[in-house]
Amino acid sequence: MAARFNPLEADARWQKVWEEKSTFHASGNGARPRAYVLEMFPYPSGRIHMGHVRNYTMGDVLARYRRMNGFDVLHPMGWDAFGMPAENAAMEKKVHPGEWTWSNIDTMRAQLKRLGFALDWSRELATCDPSYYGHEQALFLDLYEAGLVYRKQSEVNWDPVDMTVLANEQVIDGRGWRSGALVERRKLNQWFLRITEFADELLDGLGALDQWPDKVRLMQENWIGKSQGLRFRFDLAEPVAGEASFEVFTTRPDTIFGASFAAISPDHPIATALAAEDEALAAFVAECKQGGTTAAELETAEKKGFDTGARVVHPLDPTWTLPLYVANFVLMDYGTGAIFGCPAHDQRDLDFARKYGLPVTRVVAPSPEEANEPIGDEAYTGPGRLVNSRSLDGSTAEDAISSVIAQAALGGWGEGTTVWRLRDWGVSRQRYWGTPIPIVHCEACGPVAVPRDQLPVVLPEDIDFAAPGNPLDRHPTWAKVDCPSCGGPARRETDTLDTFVDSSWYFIRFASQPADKPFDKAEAECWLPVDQYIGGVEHAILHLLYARFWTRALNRIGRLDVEEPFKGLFTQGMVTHVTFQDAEGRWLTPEEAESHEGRVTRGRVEKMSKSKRNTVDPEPIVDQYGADAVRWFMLSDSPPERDLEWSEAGIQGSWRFVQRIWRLAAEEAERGGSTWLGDGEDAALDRKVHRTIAAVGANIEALAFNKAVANLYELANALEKAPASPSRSKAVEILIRLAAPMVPHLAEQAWASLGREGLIADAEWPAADPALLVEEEVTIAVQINGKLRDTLTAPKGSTRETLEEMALASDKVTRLLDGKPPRKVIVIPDRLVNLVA
RNA sequence: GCCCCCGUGGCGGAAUUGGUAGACGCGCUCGACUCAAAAUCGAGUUCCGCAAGGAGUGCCGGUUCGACUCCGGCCGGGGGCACCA
Repeated sequence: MAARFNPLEADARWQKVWEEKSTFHASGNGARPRAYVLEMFPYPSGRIHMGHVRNYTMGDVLARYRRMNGFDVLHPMGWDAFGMPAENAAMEKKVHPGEWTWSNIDTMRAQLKRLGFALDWSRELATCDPSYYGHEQALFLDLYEAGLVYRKQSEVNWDPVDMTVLANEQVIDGRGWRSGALVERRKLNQWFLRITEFADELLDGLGALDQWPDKVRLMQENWIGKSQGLRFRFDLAEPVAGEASFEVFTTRPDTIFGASFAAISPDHPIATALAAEDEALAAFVAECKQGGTTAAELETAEKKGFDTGARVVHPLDPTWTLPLYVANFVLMDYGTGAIFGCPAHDQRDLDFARKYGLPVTRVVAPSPEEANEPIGDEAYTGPGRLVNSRSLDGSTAEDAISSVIAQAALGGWGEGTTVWRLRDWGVSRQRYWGTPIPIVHCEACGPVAVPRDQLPVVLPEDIDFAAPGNPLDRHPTWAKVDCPSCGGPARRETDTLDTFVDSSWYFIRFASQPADKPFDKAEAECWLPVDQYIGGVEHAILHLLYARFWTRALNRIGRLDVEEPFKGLFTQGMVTHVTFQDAEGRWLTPEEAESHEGRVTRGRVEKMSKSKRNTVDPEPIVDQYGADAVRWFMLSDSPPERDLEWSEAGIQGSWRFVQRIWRLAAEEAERGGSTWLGDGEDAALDRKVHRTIAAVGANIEALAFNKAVANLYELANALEKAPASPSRSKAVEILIRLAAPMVPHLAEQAWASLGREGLIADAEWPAADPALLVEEEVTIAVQINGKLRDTLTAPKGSTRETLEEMALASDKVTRLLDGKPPRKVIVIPDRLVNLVA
C-alpha cells in the first residue's frame, strides 16, 4: 500500500468502476425503501463554479449515506438549459444558442463527473431538448384546457432599441441594461397561469412543510400576502364620468368614522375618464406615471394628490361627504385601486392629510384618557378601543372590524373579503431560447391549442440574431401554419415560456420519463415528494412557489396525487473569497494582488463573482488536490446554511486530512488488514468509535456536515494516539466507512487495500452499539455559587447523596467553604453539584 | 418604513430540554527530524497575571442555585418585502 494517497489515479479508477457497474442507478423496483435526494439543477453557463461544488457535495453526502443505510436512492442531474445568457452569447459570439448551451453542458458534465458524485446519469435531462419541452407543452395544454391558463393584456417593460421585453431586474434606472435606451411601458397580450386561484392552499400548505427553513416559509407567506378586510362602495354625491359609485378596500373598517378623504389611483377608470376632460388632471396623471420605480425613489417619493372636486358619501352617514382625490400612492393593481383615507391611523394617509389640510380625527385610543389625545406626526396603528365613532364607541378595534363588516353586508354596501399580494404568473417571454407556447392564433377561431399529435412544437434552427427583437417573430416561415381548427391561414404564438416553467416540474420527469407522456403517474408517485431538496436561498420565493403551484395544479387536474413537491428543503450558503483592489479601485485577482507593484487594498470577503475577480475555478483545484480534498473542504468549518470562505490554507488542511486517513488505513493494511480483526481490546477506543458512529449519523441526517466532519477529526485524533490492537484495526475500518460519503474515492481505495470485498459505496453504514454509547465514568462539575471550582470523576449513575458527599470532600471545596456547611446543595446527576454558600 | 435572522478567541465555528464556554479546523508559538527546507510528529494557544487568582459569549438590566441559552431595553451586522390601503 502506497505511503501517500494519489487522488488523480484513485479518482479516475473508482469513477470508472461506479459507472461500469451502474452503482448509483436508482432501481425503483420496490425492494428497498426509497429516498429522493435532489439539488437544484444548474444553468449551463459554461463551467462549474464553487457554489455548484458545495451544493452537489452536500446532496451527495446525503445520497451516499442513505444508500449505505439500505435505501434505493434517486439522485439525478440535469440542466436548466433555456434562458437569456445563451441568446446573449449568440449575439456577442455569433454562435447558435443551442450549440453554445450543449457545448457548455458537455464541459460541465465532465467537470461534475470528476468530483465523483453519486448521480444516476441515466436520467440526465436538459430542458432545451424537445424530448423535455415537448412534454412541457403537453402539460401547458392540460392546464389550458382545465382553465388554469388565460390570456390578457398586460404592461411590460419594452426596450425600443433591442425591441424586446425586459424583466424588472434588467431595467436599471429606467433604461435597458443592454441598450441603455429609455424603457417604455407597453401593453401586450400575454399568457398567464392562475396561481392566484391556489393562493389559499399555497399559504395553508406552508404549515405542513415542517422540514423547510422557517425563513423560506415566512418569505413565501409574505409574498403571497393575504389581507382580510372590507370591500365597500362609495356613492358619489354627483355622478362622475357616468359612474354613480366605486369600490374601495380596507383592512381597517373599524376606522371608518375617521375617514377624511377618498383617493383613487391615477390608473383608475374614473381618473382616466376625468383626465380626458381636465388638462390639469391629465398632467398630474402623466406626472405620476413618470416617477421612478426604484426602491430609493419610492421611499422618498412625496405623497401627492389632485382634488377632483367630486364628493363621496360616507356609507354610514348620508349627510357626510368627503373629497375625492387622485393620489400617486394608490396602486391600481392592488385591491380595488381606490382607498378611503383615515389619517389618524395610517401613516401615508396622515402625510397626505397634513399636506392638503384635511381633518385628522382619532378614532382608536389605547386608553380612555387618550381618547382625545391629538395625533402628531405619527399615525397610531396600535391596539385600543374606539372613540369618536358613534355606535362603535367603546368596542375593541377587533370587534369594531367585525361589526362594520356585518353592517356593510346587512346594508348591502360592502362585504368582508380577502385580498392577495400574489398576482397571476405571466409566462410569456418575447425570446427565442425557450419552450415555444403550443398555441396557434387564427383570425377566425382565435387562440387554438396545437393538437397533441403535433407536439413538440420545435424551435427552428435557422435563426438570425443580427437584428434586434425576437427571432421567432422574424422567421420567414416558422410561424406560418394552418389553423388546426378551421384549416385557414394562421400564425403560431411566437412567445416562449418563462424558464421558471421548465424548472417547475423537472423533478417529476426525473422520477419517471416515459417517451410518450410527461411522466407516469404511478411511477412518479413512488418517488415523490422529493425527500431532501438542496439549493440556494435565492430561489426561496419564485422557483419554489412556482414548483409548488405546478404540483398542485397537476394534482387538481388529476394528473398527480401529490400536494407538495419538496418534503425537506435546505438552503445552503454561498462560497465567498477575499477581494483585492488596486489604488484606483480596480478589482484584482489574488494572483495579481500578490505581484502588483502599487498599493493593494484587501477588501471584504464576498460572494465569488467575475466582476469582483475573486472566483476560484474548481477544476485546477481538483487537478491539484483531488476530488476528495475539495469535497471535504466544502463540508468543513462553516455550517452549511452559512457562507463558506474559500482559502488556500483551508484546502491544504483538507488535503492533510485525506492523507492522515490514508496513513491510518495503510498502517492497518500492513498489519494484515481485515485478517487482523478480532474482539475489542481497547474499551475506551471502542466507546469513542461507537459514539462517533452515532454522532456522524445524526449530524448527516441533520445536514450538519461541519459537525460530522469534526466528529471524524476527533476519531482520527484518537486513533493516531491509540496503540495497535484489534479494536484499533476495526476502528480504522469503521472510520473509513463513516468518511465514505464525504471522501468516496479515498474510502474505496482504502477499503480495497484492506482486502475488503465489494465497493464501500455498497457497504452498510456501521451500527452503533447502544451499550457502548454510555460512559462508565462521568466528570462532575463542582460549583460554589454557580462558579466552577473543581471537577471530580464518579461512576455513571451515582446517587445524589454520593455526589454531594464527594463534592464536600474536595480539598478546594473545604478550603473555599472555610469549614461552614453550604446553605443549599443542588445536584444534577451525572453532571454537577452546585453548593450555595 | 414593515417583517425576519445573526452578534462567542487572531479567524471559521462547537456547546441535549438553562448545568464544566471555546469541541473540531485554520493560523500562530516552541520543540523533534533535517546541512537546510518542505512534509511529518510532539507540546502549547480566550484575556489579564510569574503564580494564587480574577475577568469573559456586542452593551445595559432582569429571572434563576446556575444564563451563550429565557425576558426587557439599547448598539452593530445581514437578509426579505416595499407607497399592499
